Amino acid sequence: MEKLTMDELVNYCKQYGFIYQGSEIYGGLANAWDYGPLGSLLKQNIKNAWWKKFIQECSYNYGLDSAILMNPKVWVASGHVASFSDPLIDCKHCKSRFRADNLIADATKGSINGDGLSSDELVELIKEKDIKCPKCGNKDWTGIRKFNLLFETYQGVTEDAKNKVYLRGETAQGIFVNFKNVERSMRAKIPFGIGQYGKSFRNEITPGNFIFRTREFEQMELEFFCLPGTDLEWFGFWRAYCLDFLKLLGINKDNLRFRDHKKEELSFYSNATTDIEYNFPFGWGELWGIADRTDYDLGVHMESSGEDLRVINPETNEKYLPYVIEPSVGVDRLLLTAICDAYSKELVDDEERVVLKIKPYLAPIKVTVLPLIKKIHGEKAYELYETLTKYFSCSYDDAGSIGKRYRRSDAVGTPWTITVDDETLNNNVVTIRDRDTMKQISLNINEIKDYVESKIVL
RNA sequence: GCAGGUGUAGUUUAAUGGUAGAACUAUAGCCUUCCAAGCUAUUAACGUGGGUUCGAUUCCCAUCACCUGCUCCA
Repeated sequence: MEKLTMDELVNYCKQYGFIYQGSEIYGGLANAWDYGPLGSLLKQNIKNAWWKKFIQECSYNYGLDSAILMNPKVWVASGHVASFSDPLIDCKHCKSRFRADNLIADATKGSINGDGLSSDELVELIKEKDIKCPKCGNKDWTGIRKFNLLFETYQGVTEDAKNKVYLRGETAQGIFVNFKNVERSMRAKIPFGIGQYGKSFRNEITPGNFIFRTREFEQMELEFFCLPGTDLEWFGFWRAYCLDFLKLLGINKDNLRFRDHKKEELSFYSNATTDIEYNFPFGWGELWGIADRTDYDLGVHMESSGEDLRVINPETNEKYLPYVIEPSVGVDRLLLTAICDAYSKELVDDEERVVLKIKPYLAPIKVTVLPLIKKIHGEKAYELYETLTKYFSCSYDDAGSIGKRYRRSDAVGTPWTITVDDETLNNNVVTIRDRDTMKQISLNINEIKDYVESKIVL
């Protein structure tokens, strides 16, 4: 099969009810996408899979669901308000845009680090060092514009600065501020983790690539707290755990790779960072970031809030601040990955068959029930459909030829189609067909539930 | 945000300064006993707002959205 293009993917997602453009009837809103009936099911399945593997089945970890709106001091302390904005500068001549701090670092071959300087200082430095545009060689710069990546809103009815709050830029901060709560209430002992999924918001300068980068997105983040010194060990553990999880979801390992950040690329507080990347139609892109953040986050919140966030080491009776390992993945990106990886086309008798070969656990619809002949088997089939919906998501389809209904079911990744025929009316036996192999077997009507349920366990 | 490109039914597309034709899909019915069969009927489009014009889907302007780069990141 030739490589899937983004256009084809977007079209597929729309056609089959996975993803629509946001506010479409009003001409859309930049980079807003809505999940349709099948997309929302798939998304929910992905979140459930994560929760199952990272919280439910992992005795170290606890779940959380923290608020999107937080005390603004949280974001000041975390550094998001100050540095979560990029100082951008444009060349007036060739219209290229650069990050001012990177521009200085490049021009001075790294001898001057622009980090932490104010806009004025950066402009001054660019003038002083006589820095030219790397593209066209001119020195005709605009001023620096900062784009704060945090969305702002106001709590209360008046729009004044006192009531300004931010929509969270990541879910992680909700975990850090609840670290002590969870430790106490769950009697949690280091090492332990706290995970949650939920919406985050960032005013990205350049979103794009469908749902790969959007301004409103959903993350699944785990903050795993451990004894300093054991952090690199745990980092390796979670690095492998995340990859195993992706394989469990059926993602082809040839489309996955690790990208370890080099020393100079690391944040000043990080001991190690790895990205798991996926080979999207538009190229390799980051899917999962796994970072050793040391005690940076708890440290800044301890200092800023004045609350003692340290824990006691039972062996030495000394207080210390745990280190944290953060595996953080975007739900939307994982969904995009799952669809890209499962989407396939094959020829059956010279006819193209679109099949979403997705793991049954993730499949939006588990079973489609079909009457072989609507008039004869329709009633019995609908009855069966209604019974099965009590256990898993099903659909019922009686429109068109049987082959057409198989194809429709294949295209949305439904693993099994169940056909009700005369055998069912007479002997309670149905034909169950497998999406991938197109093979059929006969099954007693009472065995369907167990058959399907045994195969949709993750 | 900047530069370039694109915009006609759900999708793919045709034609045109006098408001649009098709294919696939979809819906309803007939037929049909297991892999997109056939027949009948039906729904459905010029992204939005201005301007020029007697008249604009077509020409002009603006805007919105998408795509490709710059950049960034979960």
